[in-house]
Amino acid sequence: MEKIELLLKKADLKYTKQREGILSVLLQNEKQLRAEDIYLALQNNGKEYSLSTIYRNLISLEQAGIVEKTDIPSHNGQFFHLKTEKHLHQLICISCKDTYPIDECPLEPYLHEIGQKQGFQVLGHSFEIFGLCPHCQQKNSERELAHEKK
Amino acid sequence: MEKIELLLKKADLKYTKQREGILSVLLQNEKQLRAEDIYLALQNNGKEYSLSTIYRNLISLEQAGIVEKTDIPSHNGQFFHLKTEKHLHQLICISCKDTYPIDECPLEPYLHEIGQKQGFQVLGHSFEIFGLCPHCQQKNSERELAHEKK
DNA sequence: GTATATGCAAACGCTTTGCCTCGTG
DNA sequence: CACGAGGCAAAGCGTTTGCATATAC
Repeated sequence: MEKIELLLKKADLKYTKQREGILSVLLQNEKQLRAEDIYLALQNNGKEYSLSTIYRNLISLEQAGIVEKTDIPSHNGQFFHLKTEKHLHQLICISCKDTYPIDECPLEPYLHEIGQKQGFQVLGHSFEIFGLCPHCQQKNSERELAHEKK
Repeated sequence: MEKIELLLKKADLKYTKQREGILSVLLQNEKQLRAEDIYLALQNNGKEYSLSTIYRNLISLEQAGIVEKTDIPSHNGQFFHLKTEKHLHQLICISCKDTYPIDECPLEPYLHEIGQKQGFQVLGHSFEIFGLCPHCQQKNSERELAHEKK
């Protein structure tokens, strides 16, 4: 509750119900969200705010260092999450498109090493794993079973 | 010359002057190119093809495994380059779009581990490093010097 | 009271699509 | 000669912007 107030004060941003809503959605969600996901989540709570407001605030919050923006290759568009929790990477189910965060990055030591070796100034990286989540694995094997019975 | 013919035959795609042009631009360029870059390169050679043709062919070529598509964070849009067998991963310069192959994948052991831990059937992964190549680092520091002198 | 946020609609850039014609195999 | 490929223009999508109004401080 007051956490949001603090975040906004820290960022020198006025407290509005729209920002309160956006941040509370981000706080409740470990996943990467698109602007529209946030818009819909708020709508489901009876809060009808303009999409452009969502976008503008995500930009402000990003500039304030509160929110982080990611481009997820293979999905289009921008994804946002609170910067404090760092789910840098994820498992992505190619069937249901759900994402499962990975809380640590196995690459940190490697990035340094390869950068030095090639004289490259490393600024960022992307890393995703594709596959089937437990749920879709089960659905798949059920479907295969059904096929075999024919 | 005939390399292009072979690539298209392998992919079961008809030989057209448009495809010849697109592939020759990609062959001459180690860089990541946007569809429009290819369009302009061809135009500079007096070859005026429709942008939608470029897009459609890049999609076909990607599906045929000849071309690879990448999203470069902090730039919008899609970037394309020829896919070569051994360049699984790469360093990508966000300034000049040049790419530097990484010959080994540091993730293999990790993929197994994380898949097991989360009950996820791992089918693939993507991994790219973004930053500044040696050349662009130099250009940047020169520009900063010039600014300081003002 | 003043600066900042909001909503709306329109513009945006990049990409995709429909439809009809053209050219390769 | 059939079917895939091309061109053009229009639509699509996610995102941004201009402008007038409303709101926090």
